[in-house]
Amino acid sequence: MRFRSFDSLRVFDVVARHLSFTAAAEELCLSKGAVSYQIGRLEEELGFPVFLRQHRGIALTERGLRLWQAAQPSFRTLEREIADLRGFGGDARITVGLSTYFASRWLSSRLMTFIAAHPGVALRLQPTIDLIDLPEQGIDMAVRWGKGHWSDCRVEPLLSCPAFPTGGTAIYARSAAVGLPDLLPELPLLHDRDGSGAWKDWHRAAGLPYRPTRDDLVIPDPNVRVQAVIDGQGLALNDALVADELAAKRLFRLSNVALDDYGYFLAYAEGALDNPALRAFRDWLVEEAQSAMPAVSYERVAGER
Amino acid sequence: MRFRSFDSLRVFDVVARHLSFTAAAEELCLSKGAVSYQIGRLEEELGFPVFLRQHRGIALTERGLRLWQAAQPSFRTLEREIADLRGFGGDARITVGLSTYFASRWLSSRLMTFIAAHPGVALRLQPTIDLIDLPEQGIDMAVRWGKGHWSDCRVEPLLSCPAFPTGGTAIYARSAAVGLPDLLPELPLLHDRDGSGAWKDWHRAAGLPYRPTRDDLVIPDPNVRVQAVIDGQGLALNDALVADELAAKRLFRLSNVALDDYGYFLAYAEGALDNPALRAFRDWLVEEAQSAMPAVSYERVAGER
DNA sequence: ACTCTGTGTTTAAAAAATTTAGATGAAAGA
DNA sequence: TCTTTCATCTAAATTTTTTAAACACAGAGT
Repeated sequence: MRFRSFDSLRVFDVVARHLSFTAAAEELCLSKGAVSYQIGRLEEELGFPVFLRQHRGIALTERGLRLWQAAQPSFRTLEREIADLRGFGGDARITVGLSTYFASRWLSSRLMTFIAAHPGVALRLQPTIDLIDLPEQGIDMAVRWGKGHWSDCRVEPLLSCPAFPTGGTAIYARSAAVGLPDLLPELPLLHDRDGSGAWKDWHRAAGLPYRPTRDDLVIPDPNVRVQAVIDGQGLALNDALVADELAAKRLFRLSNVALDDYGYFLAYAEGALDNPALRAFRDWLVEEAQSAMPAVSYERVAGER
Repeated sequence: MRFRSFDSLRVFDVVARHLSFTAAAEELCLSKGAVSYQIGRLEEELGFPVFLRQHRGIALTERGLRLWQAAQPSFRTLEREIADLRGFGGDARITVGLSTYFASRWLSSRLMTFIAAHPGVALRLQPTIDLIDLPEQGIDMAVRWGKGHWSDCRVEPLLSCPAFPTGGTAIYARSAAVGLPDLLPELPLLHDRDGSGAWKDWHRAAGLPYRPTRDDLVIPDPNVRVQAVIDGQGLALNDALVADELAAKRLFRLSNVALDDYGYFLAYAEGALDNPALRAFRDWLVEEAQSAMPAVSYERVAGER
């Protein structure tokens, strides 16, 4: 018998992407019962199961994975071509400026969802170090880190990410022994940019005196900064996006005091959301950020009141 | 609105391949009304027509063609992978021996239909000069030219293709002036193989004496033979598959007398059709041959009774 | 001229499929 | 233990798809 259920296969593509019937149902504007039915139909027609039903969610079977690896690019191609033939593509090219740090640690793992759900949108991610000037370079929207106090454009909060001091192994050991307040004055602080008030803010929050003239370093690229901390070059303020390094004990949180008003913000020109593609991307970003707060270790740091 | 009708798109793929609603309906086991409905639905959802309705049949629009160029390989990939995952592929690898002549002039233009309709079958065409010995080389089925009188295996007629003498421009001119019977004895005859009785058969049919000892040539490869005739090296018996050369006036039919019992035959071992993939290919070949007799010029040759 | 044949289309009814809302059950987390 | 979160099931409603037959049209054949 020839295979016929390509509509079911399309549903499968979406479900496999989310690994969730519920999420797929939402994307497809269907009830989850309908999605379940379609997958059942597909499995019946294929003659083998594509998902393992685990009591919490689902997983692809081996054949399910192979099927998806074939289906995914096919549907992508088709949807792209159809969007093109339908005559979209005009204002459907958007460029988003962000740091490679944010892109690789937060965005990239989620991005597939957007791309697959918006086949007509050509998305360009522009890695940028200095995200403050944006109208140049044709950037439609930028993801900036900070407190959200910029006035050159519209700003809206994306992801609240409290920032806290982090250090490498050696500094962590000394901090545990001596206590951070006593250690702080003699260590170099790594700053995100010239004139950044982040460390000053943190000292105020921690009730410690801040002496601006010291042996500090400005390292604008967050990835480089994290590496510098790991290498023991000094202390830097980091956020939940370094969860991997924290878990791997390459990086250590040095204080429970965090700057709660720091995080990632969207910045774009006033009328930019009139572009439906950009609006779709922004809506998607906001939703992803709300539903998927990164798990950050809130383990108490010992030796603090 | 996202595109949803992938089942319709599959129907479109089949219709575009056949360029016929009726033929597609047959392949899909649907009524032609249903096919018409699906295409209508597809066009409505796409927002543009994919076919031009010509009063005799249909043609792809420009966008329809682009859509098909995207859809064709996608569906091919998917169907192939699904056939594989379902666990076919065991006896679904078949090898067919044939001449490059037959392959390029008759088979290749039709082959897409078979391949697309049988995604689980891996078909290998083995070009062969000498099609008489077949069990070697793992050939499952061969297409042979001749009168069908072979006894080493099962033979069944595929395509009746009367053979008639053909010549190049120079010989045609002399034949038109002098008459073929008077010209024949002094021209080299090109044979398909040693001991072939074809030219002898033809002389008998034309009521002319056949003298076997003459300045003849054996050129087994039909493509080479045709070229040799065009180059004026002699006369050869050819069939409807040279219609292009006849139409282009590079080759000329020299007599109305034709060998009606010559043609193409299928040869295969006794139980070979137990292989369902081979049976499917044979059934398809026979059907193609019946429905699509090549148009051959039956224009009378002047100067014959 | 005329009919015949082969196209795709239309129509109305029938059949099949899909969808939904809500209930169900099972497991994880609080 | 209670609640939440999933997927699945159920039964009914709805929508889509299919069919068969009638059409309309044009080219081919006579």
